[in-house]
Amino acid sequence: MLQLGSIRENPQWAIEGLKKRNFPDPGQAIDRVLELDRSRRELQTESDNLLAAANSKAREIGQMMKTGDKEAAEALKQETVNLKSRIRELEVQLKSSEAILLEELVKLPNVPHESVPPGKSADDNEIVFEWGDRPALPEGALPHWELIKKLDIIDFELGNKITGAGFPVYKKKGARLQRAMINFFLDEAIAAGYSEIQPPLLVNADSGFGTGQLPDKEGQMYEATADSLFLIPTAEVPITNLYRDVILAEDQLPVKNVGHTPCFRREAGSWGAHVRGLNRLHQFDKVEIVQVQKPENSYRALDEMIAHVKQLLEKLRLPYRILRLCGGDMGFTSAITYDFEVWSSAQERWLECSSVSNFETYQSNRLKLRSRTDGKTQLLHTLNGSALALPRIVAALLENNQNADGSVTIPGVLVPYTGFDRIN
RNA sequence: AGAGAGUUGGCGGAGUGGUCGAUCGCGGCGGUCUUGAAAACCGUUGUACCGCAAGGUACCGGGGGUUCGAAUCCCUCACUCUCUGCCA
Repeated sequence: MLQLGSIRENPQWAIEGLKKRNFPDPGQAIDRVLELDRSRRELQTESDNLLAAANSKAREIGQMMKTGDKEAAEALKQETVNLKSRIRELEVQLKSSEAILLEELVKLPNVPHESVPPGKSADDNEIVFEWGDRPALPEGALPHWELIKKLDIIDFELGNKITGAGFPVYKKKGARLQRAMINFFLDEAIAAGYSEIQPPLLVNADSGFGTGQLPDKEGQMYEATADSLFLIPTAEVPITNLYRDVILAEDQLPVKNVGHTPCFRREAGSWGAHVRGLNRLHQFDKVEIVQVQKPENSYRALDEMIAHVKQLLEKLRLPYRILRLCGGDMGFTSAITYDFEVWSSAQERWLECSSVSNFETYQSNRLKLRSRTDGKTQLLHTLNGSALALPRIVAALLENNQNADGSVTIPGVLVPYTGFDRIN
């Protein structure tokens, strides 16, 4: 969430930021937060003063009891009766005031970075980079959902049977390819200085709040209601929450973690031809990189993460482009997001396969993730990016690399991991 | 899952109703001493909020309660450990 102090110091900054996101009536929202903040502080001042008075009376009574002056003590006790009831009243008011303020604050999305273009939808995103030539496909080339059937490497029917739509079963060379890619991505990240994490796949509500999935977006996650836990929609949630309520020392920074996890997304209401095959699933595998950085270094880290993802796609020889998301298309918690899209040549469309974001202090403010410098604490910046999400890479790879005889060629970098150079 | 014991500051560990944000030890930081280092000695060392400041308030696993006053008593939840059971 946004820092109250920043809003107080520069309300215009917040209003302009929300405008860029097409947030409805930003001026009113900010005014409301500022007003709630002001009244909360008033309540606290009054409450603190009364508590101070009560504390000093209690101390006096303590003294009197010690010296045996029971009468004076009793008299003083009487004096505290009114004070106490007023304190209770204020306590209730203060708590509710804090709760309402938090509720409102949490409704505000992050303020976009100055380089984020304005815009309403995905149509307004900026294409900032493009790499690779779109392959010319052989006669009779197939979309990936036909290929996987023919090659018998991914089975949606079986997934339907044991779970439901969107839960494919990977088989034989399909399973092997998937595992190979995970290992390749992990090894690349480790070589780039990331430290491997295997986090839990279920998280509690506090974690959901910390990274911004909760409140309000619980509908996107599967929930294990009996235990009040959520299946992770991305490794970002557990890996970033590792640092919830943590004050890092200078020498622990920067934090660079990588983790492979399955991701679970309900994706309610998504239907139609564009979600066929591997295009959109309820469960998929992803390798995620996460960084925690000092504010002055976070944009350099963002560039480094982008370079890392670029390099992965280039090693796989997959044509891709990079988009800078516009204010209207960015995620709620992000200050800036670059999406990577891979070219799926049989479908003849771009498929999002990575999203790299800097959240600045938006998450760390919720997480209470800070560092200490010269005795002072400071909120850190959190960043993350997919490196990479598997299914759409698999889809593009199968389509782009299909041969006239119906086989699929495996890119050279993966062969040491797959143990085969062709699926047929 | 059943029975019992716990949860205190970075760590260890006191504290069972009165000035305790918390004795002490270790660790960290600063200093004295030393050519340098170690040892020794002295000092310092949690977080958040309110306040221009002085200062104040809150926090001893979470929440609630009793009391003029709670780390200390009561209720409740969570977690940890030990034993028994079950199990990859």
